[in-house]
Amino acid sequence: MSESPRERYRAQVREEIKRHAWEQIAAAGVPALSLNAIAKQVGMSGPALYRYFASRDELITALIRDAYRSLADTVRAARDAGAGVAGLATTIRDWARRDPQRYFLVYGTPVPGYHAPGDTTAISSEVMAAVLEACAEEAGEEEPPTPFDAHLETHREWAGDHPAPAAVLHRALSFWTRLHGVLSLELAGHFAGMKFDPDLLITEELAALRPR
Amino acid sequence: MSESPRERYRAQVREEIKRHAWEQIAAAGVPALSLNAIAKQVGMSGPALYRYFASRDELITALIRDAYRSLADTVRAARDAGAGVAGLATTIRDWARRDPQRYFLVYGTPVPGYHAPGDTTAISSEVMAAVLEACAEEAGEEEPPTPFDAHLETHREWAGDHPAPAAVLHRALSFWTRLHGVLSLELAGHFAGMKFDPDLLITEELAALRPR
DNA sequence: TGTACATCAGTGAACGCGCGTTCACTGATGTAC
DNA sequence: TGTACATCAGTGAACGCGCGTTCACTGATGTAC
Repeated sequence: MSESPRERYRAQVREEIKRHAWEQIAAAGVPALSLNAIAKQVGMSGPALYRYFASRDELITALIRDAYRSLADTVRAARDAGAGVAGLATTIRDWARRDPQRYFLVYGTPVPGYHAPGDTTAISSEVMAAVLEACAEEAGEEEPPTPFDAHLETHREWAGDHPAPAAVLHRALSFWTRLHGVLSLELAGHFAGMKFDPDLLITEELAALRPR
Repeated sequence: MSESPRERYRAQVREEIKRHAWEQIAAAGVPALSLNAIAKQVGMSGPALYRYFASRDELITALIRDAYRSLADTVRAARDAGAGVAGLATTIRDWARRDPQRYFLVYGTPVPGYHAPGDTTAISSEVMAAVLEACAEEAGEEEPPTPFDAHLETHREWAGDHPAPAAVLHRALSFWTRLHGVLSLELAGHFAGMKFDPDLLITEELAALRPR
């Protein structure tokens, strides 16, 4: 169970490889990620990388998994520190702005035919769980359920065993899609010439989430 | 001014090249787009493509421009046919679902360092103009402006000379970001295991747009 | 503690590949007198 | 209408390149007796 020096070293080098991989992705996107270029940066020969990752695809898969993990941990930490809906939004936005390409690796253009590693959906639902908690906490007075609320009542497996009423699930979904809507357009530069402050827009998008 | 047979032929071949390029993008994404592979499909040798596009980048640029143009024309047509906010949403969603990779070429992960051709922002604002019209049309009773409304009052250049009050600009932005939020997550497959109907979610996201 | 052996990180050369792109050339199509 | 010339689409060979990946090998690190 205790890890040997060799194992520790291996883990360190793997981390270093991934660090440089992220730098390369940040600079030119995933398509430009090259094993040989990374090897050069790490200071070793191309083939040496194969001691640590069986292929380019396996490296990318590891990066994707790390991105999901990082997002989930960040959100969990914020939640544990008492963040509500608005706080989670800020947390996620900051996480995304810290490394836009990492955000896009999770939520950006999918490669047709490529299937993300299976456990990413599990990690995704950790994020969703935190959002659900925050949404449940900030519930207001009861309201007649909308048609979509009714629809969700029969499609709530994705919420796990969270006992919130469908209206709360609805708010969690809206949180996710509204935040992603603003954030991804912002990060992709589509607001470039527009000058307004996206943060204010997000604030009101999420304020309008509360039951009226 | 009248086009010669040669010009007509050139235009036809250009279109055929782009058609096959789109097929390739739909199949494996932009990174996998290869000039030689396209040439083979079109039925000519690789170098022959250079009669029609100066480089791979120029071809991609043309595709991006066409995607923007197609979206703008589609939205304009729907608008002229009397579509309101909900109708425009359906139109855009249908357009996107017809060819998800084309949607992502416009609104997906940006390539760091790459700058889209300048006129795309102009075409983008054609889309925005149609959305603005629909939002203005469906305005309800007056309401006290929110902080973001006030902020927009001083950042409304992107709306061109459209005379709508800031609250309408706000609704147009929300339309755009909410629709994109749901649509891009849907197309990227992030709702995969969730089973609910995204169409219903969009409907309510946009219904909540109306002044309350 | 010292020696013998196994493990494994890293190297350098080499592989085949497909890429974008250039070039000199052929042959068909259009233009001018 | 027919001939002479210019335009231009398309070909085939070739370029250099960097890619991912395999292989046989060296040398250092750890393990067992």
